[in-house]
Amino acid sequence: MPKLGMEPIRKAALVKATIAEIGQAGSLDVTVGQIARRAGMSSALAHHYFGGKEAMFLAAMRHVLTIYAAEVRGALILADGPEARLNAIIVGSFAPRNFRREVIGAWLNFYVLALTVPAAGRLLAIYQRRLRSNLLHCLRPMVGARAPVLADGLAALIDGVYLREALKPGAPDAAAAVAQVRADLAAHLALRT
Amino acid sequence: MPKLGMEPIRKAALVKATIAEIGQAGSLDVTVGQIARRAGMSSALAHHYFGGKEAMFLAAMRHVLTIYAAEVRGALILADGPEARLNAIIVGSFAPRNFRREVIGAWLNFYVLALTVPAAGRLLAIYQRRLRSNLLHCLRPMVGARAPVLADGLAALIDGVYLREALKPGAPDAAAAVAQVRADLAAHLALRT
DNA sequence: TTTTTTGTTGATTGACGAGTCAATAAACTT
DNA sequence: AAGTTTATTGACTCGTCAATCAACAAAAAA
Repeated sequence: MPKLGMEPIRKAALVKATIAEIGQAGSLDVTVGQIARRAGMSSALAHHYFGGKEAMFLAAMRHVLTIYAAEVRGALILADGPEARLNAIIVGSFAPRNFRREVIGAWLNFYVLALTVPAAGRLLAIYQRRLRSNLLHCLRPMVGARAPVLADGLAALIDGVYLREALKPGAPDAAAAVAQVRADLAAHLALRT
Repeated sequence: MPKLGMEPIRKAALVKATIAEIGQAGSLDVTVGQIARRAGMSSALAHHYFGGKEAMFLAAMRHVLTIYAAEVRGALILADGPEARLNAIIVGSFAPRNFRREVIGAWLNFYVLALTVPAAGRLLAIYQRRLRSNLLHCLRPMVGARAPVLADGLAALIDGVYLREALKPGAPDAAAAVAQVRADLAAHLALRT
């Protein structure tokens, strides 16, 4: 009973299932069959729509990154002034939509994927550049010449906090993560010059 | 031509080859055959000595962590006073022996392994606890009650810097990494109480 | 010198998984 | 009504790889 216009629905379901499966397994070693089953279809159909496993992984990664970007962008529009914008970036980075067990696990695995698959590397590079640029933009009027180093530091710290959260058992604690980054930022801002 | 006492030699060669292979491939998806070939023996022999692939991975991980710990410990004995000890930990963390392309790549992959293999998780937890405890010990007399948060932040930052280095193309820059962490630390220390 | 221990490998097994294909069916087009 | 496009899957191919085995070699122990 083929209803038409299934393609976007099935693709979305597969992307979601890919993230969930990778996140839950904690590994890229998930079979197309597993993903397809979770998305409620045959593995053949998954191949039909995506052409291959790698394309599915890339789509999933793109999705995670897109959600993240949207989250930050959404927080940014409401923010007025450098301090508020900086805060928005931090809060957005740990927004509940991204900062969930499965997504964090998938995130870490995508980092590893970027080591092997050039397209994945490019995706990640875009995210990193955007984050850095966002931070820099806020920091420049606040700390001047110290902005670049601070931006790099904050970006690394955010990644590090994600990493630690991925390994820690139990539910992720977004509030603690935000507090951690804020504390670091506060120390730098308290410095004169 | 079986010379006796091969076991430790072959095991060491396999561990080294495992790290190199994972680091170079950027993935845990390396075959026992590849590792064994790099170590100059048959895959059957690798199985003979380690019993299985997972055991080889764990031994490799243990080795990386051991080298790291030795590096930090070595730097610590020469250090006198909290500030110097803190500095030793940072410098030791980015010592050339660990902070090399292949090793960093392997490191990241071991983090992912820890998500799947409980024994790997335990190994990593030990490293994390030790790092935190080392940092805390130095920081307590320097910043008092702020020590715990600062220690967590520094630990996360170090991991984050590693992560970024793993993804960045080109040779790792230990000096820049150290400077990055030091800059963060300096900001926190400049704060009164 | 016979036996045991240690070292070593080529060949094989057995499982699993990505990707393809042929076939079926329901919708849309002409 | 005939033809085309879209949806869908079970079955199959083909390759890969971890793990095992049987066999051989040499040193050490008996």
